[in-house]
Amino acid sequence: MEPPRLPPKTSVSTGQKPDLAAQISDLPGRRTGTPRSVDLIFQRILGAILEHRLPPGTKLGEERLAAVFGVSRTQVRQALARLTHDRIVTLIANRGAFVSSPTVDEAREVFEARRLIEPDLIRRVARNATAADIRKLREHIKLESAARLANDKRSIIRLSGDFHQIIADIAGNTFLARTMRELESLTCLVIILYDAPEVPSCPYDEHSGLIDAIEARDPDRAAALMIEHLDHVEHSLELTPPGEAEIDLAAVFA
Amino acid sequence: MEPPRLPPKTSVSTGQKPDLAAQISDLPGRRTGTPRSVDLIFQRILGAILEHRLPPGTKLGEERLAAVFGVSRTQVRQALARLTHDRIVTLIANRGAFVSSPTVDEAREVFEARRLIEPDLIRRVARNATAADIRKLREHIKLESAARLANDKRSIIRLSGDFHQIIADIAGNTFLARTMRELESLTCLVIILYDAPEVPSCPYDEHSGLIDAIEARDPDRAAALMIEHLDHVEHSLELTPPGEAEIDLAAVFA
DNA sequence: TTCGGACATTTTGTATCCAATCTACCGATT
DNA sequence: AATCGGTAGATTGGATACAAAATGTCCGAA
Repeated sequence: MEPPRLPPKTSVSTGQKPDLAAQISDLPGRRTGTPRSVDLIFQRILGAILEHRLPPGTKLGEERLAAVFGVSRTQVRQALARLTHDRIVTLIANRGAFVSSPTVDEAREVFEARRLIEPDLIRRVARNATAADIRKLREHIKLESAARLANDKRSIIRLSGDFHQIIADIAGNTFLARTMRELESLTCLVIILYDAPEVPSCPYDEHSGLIDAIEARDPDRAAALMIEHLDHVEHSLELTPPGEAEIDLAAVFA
Repeated sequence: MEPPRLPPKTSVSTGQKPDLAAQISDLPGRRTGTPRSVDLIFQRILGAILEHRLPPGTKLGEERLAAVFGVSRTQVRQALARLTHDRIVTLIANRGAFVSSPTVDEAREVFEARRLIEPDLIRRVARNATAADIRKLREHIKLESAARLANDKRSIIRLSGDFHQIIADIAGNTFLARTMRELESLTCLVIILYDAPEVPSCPYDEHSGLIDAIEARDPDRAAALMIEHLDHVEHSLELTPPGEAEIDLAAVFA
């Protein structure tokens, strides 16, 4: 997150000059670190959704969540608004917030966007990653392997997403990193919805192959592997053509 | 404490596919007749910022805005929260909301992201655009030319952004289209902040060249022109090296 | 028995109110 | 005279209270 270290340079109409003092005192103090309970609630709900403890379609009642977190509805509403903005929950007027159920079209769009963005990100990582970055990635892989051994599907999905997020962070473009965070969250929902149960969600460890290419400073190979990896993930899903619900109904009456 | 798990509505479809009824059935039958005054306020403020009637750094007091729009602070706060999420305004704890002042680094990131995304979008447009789409683009160009003739810089910036937005919409990926909307807004702020005054912000009409390439169904040329166009825009800015404030301070103590 | 309508309950949406925090001004002290 | 400390004003952050809307139920009539 960008710290709000951008001080107002010009003020509204009254002749307030740029407040340099605020600019300086704000930089080292970083006192914007207010834990911001709404951020916490946002993270908690998001985590629950990403680990699919809250499956798509679940109604997220404000009062109930407020009681769970021991705060007022105000905080919950703000958190839900942010989740709505990220397309993780959909808000229906006067009816409430629900965990989103991306359509197959939206799922395809998510993968389209990822195939566009992530090869570029990993190219930059392959060019610019430091030894510490690579070490961090290797450390993360260990967690993934452990989760895979334990057959902990929730952790596998979550950690796999985190891996891609780490790459995005290393790439160094904060805007794209944030976009990737949204795409990752949506991908989690898509996997939960459309994963063919028998197929492992993130096959074997193509991730370690990606790290190898990064370590070899081979951007082209890394990008190619990334595309291949994303294709594998997408093809492990059952993205049936849209409008199936209607077809099912028609079949029932046939 | 286990979060509430309400299986929402078991639709009649036997396939127990994800319940997108909540999402879709909302579209045609939605009685959200309320234009959602918070959306309106959001649009109004955003428009004012994009037309740089509210320059970067401007303090956006809640009470004042509430008085302007004749609503309560609640609505304004929600609108500001959404703008904050889009990085158009930055929120400083206990101090209020300010129109964002993107740093030069952030400006470069924005253009990086655009160079990554937009060539792909225009490729798709060149492949799939209908005659109606192309007509819409040509119509838009006329507006741009008119604004350029009238030397109405605000409209030029705004309309130039809209052009790219139209392309993103035609491309057909809603996620990327939304991302482009955010990038466009940020670009507007960047142009306002760093535009070299003598250079026209969006040079001549490279836009019509883009449309020509689209009409010729030449994705490669369209993409190349788009990159060139983005480079022109970026290079027409004075992106001075970062850390100027810190350097100034250091100079003071030297 | 089933369909229709009205009522009651629950939940969301909005405004108002109170507390916490910051800015600015002013006075006191060295 | 300048700087530091304190107090007052203003503004944001959060909670509660109130109004509007929707869902679900119950009763009545055909």
